[in-house]
Amino acid sequence: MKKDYKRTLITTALPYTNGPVHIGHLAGVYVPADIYARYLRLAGRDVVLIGGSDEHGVPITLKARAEGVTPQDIVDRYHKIIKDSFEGLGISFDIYSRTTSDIHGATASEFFRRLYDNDQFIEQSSEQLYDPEAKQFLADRYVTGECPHCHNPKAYGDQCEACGTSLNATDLINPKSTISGATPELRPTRHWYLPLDRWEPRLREWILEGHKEWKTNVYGQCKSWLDMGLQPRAVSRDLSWGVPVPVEGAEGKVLYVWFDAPIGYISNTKELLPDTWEQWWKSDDTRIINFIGKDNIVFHCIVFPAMLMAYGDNFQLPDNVPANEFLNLEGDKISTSRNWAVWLHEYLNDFPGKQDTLRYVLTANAPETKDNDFTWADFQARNNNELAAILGNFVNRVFVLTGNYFGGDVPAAGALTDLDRETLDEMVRLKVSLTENIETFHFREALKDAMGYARLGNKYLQECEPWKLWKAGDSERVATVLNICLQICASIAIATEPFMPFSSAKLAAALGIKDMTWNDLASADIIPAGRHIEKLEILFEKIDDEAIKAQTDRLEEIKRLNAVNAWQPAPVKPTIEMEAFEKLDLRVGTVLECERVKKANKLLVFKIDDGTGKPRTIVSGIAEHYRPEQLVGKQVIFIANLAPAKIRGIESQGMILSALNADGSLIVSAPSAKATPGAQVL
RNA sequence: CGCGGGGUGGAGCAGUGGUAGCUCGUUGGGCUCAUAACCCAAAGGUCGUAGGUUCGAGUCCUGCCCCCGCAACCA
Repeated sequence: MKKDYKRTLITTALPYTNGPVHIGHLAGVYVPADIYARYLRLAGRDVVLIGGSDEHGVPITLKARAEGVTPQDIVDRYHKIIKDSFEGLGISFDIYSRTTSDIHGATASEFFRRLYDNDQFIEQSSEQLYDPEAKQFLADRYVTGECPHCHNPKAYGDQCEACGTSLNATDLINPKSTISGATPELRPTRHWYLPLDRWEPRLREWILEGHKEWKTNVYGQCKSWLDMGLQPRAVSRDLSWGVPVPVEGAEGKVLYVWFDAPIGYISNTKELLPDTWEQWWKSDDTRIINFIGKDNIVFHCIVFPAMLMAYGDNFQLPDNVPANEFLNLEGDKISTSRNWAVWLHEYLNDFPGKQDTLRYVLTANAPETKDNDFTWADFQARNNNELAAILGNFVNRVFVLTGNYFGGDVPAAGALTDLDRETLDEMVRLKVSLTENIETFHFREALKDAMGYARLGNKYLQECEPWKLWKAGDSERVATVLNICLQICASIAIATEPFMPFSSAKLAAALGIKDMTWNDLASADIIPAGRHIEKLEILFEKIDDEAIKAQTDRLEEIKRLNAVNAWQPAPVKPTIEMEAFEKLDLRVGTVLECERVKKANKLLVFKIDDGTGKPRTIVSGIAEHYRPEQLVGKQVIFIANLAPAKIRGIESQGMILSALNADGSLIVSAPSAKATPGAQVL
């Protein structure tokens, strides 16, 4: 583990270009990878951070079809949004490329061809469902039909969600393609499979024996897969969108995306470093780290390593795969299709200049050991109570004091007291802890250590009370205290750089620090006495309630829209005979009085003119949708011969008819023009 | 019984056998240089649940409940 590596190659899961990136992607992969890469650079180590878009696969072709554009149009659109927004957040990719690049096509193609030529694949023919209208083979997920077990008519080709049985698409009764609605037919097709089972002993030894230090979620999942026994996996698909299978007679077949995408790490490195890329992949003194989300564990720990083993040529396996769990948003899981997400490009637009706040919140609450929840209230609290109050405020105090007492010139430190020495020692302890935490991928703890410098500074300042010393005329002591405070500020600039590069840069510039290095962290002489420091703008503005409310309102609106979109008319009840209907007596009535029922939040009590001359009392559960005064004088349709019922002690003599809308709102029924009270509705 | 991860003070999280911690919030006090920020102190937990092992269990074992992920290409 403590092997002396010469260089570190960091990869980040390739985001799929059927939508923009959201906070879940960031918290799980890109922010931690960026923290790690920035730290290594500061520590003077050789490092590259590799990223890129994953642009092939069925979902993109479907989205293109739905919008009437080409798949290339789709990926061009999202690649740009994703690339720009990563840049906006300061994710320091050395390269952010894409799997539609020529160099990737050539690399993936060559990779496949070498495995093919070395007999690393098994070739198998099978019958698969084919959609004759869409002219493509269908993955199981894209077929629906009747479940052979429970006869749920909407079972998917892989599983029936009603009875939980897992299915094959060919088991379904009356199968339909979800793409075109056509009835699929069975057609023979031929594919190449990577026999993972061949690599099982080596994988077992490499992971289970060699990497016990991996995170428990990663190690556990790998162990589970290995213990279950590995199966060959198809590496090709019948599809037109992707890297063509480079074999004679394989027209209309492309590399399966999971085979295609990880090779993107290699091709992107090649694009970045055309001459030296091989030493980043094939040299023993290279260390490879894959940052991914928990859904990608088996691909990166089992499948991709098996591919690299099959390729040979001394390709290095990852040294660690620090997979994170998932981030939820306001209690619900993030979903691209349901638009339940905070999109990075929108965030950058809504909160200009606040990249570091998002980076901070996502790191402080990173789902390192279990799924966590992002809430806007927490976002605001962390910005206002931690970044602004503790970090920003400390730095500001020091700059103001230095300006007030020394005209902005860094004072020289005199003799040190015990407290000074303890404080300087504590800075070193923080550095040790911070370094250890970053190197073991405990970024949440590491961030706490970095913030520890600001906490330490506030405490030190409070205990020294230089404002009192100044009044007492002890300017020499004030000079020492402020010198130490300024050194703490310098350490803050260094310690926070991996986490909050924008603020760190502002602070470093104001302190006149040119080349920050991790080595300088916790030093007592980063800033020389006599240097004039510039005024510092406020590092972290408070975020007010309105900005937060705008975000939560937006989410509520999305929730409402989702409910509307998901709405389907209730199934029609079984047919009844005419005589059954004739038993029902529907009438028009005019609302004479209407008021709320006390101690009930849903009930209104009505007095209705039903033409008899004697008002009829009806209780109706619509108080959440109407205010009583809205209904007085209006006409409604009610059931006149319903058996009376006591509701909250009031006898209700009938029932007012209402329509229930998709969004849960309610509309009371009424005749389209004035009708005679008591008129029958037929 | 498919497999993996998780369920710890009001909120978010650490903690794998030996007096239950951290950040925020809350309450009380202090300070006034500062973005009404900062500092100190206190209150608050039968560690999902029921059993078991042990001198001793949040930590090990067994059953059950709940949440998330994987197999369904969604970090």
